[in-house]
Amino acid sequence: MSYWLFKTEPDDISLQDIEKAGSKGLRWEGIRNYQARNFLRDQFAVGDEVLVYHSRCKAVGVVGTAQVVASAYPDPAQLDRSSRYFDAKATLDAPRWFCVDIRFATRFTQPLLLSTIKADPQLNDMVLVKQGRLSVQPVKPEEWQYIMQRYSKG
DNA sequence: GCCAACGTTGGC
DNA sequence: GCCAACGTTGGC
Repeated sequence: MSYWLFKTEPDDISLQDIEKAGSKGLRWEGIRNYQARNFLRDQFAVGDEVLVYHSRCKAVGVVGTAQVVASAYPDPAQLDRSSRYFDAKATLDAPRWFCVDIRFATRFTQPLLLSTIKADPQLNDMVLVKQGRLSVQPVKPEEWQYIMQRYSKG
């Protein structure tokens, strides 16, 4: 049982889109970074919990949580020529990229802003702060618990 | 939309 | 296998 953070641009996929997908969940596709891929492929398990973080928008920060409902499988988009996530170097036998399915769990009463995370000594050691460009990243259990307690209810 | 930071590619 | 050029991420 692990904790994670997913970045997403809400103009593309938002927490609301995850919520709309319902209990069957939403495929988290299009991850095209090796470090993120390795986390997905090697460490994700059904039941893991995910902070959903909105990037490149007005209110940058964590807006809610989701839960993993399917562990890693090859991302079908890598073989789909019509997809923006198509990868000519990937094959059915040797897939390069993996995805998981998640479903909506909770929405924070107000977003936990990046500026707040950076200003909070309990959180400013998060991977999010340390390593700028990583769209799938681990969250420490103590960070998760602190965020839920301190920030999820506004 | 700008641009700094950083991951990836490819020539050598 | 180095590293310059290139492309992308993501805060602002």
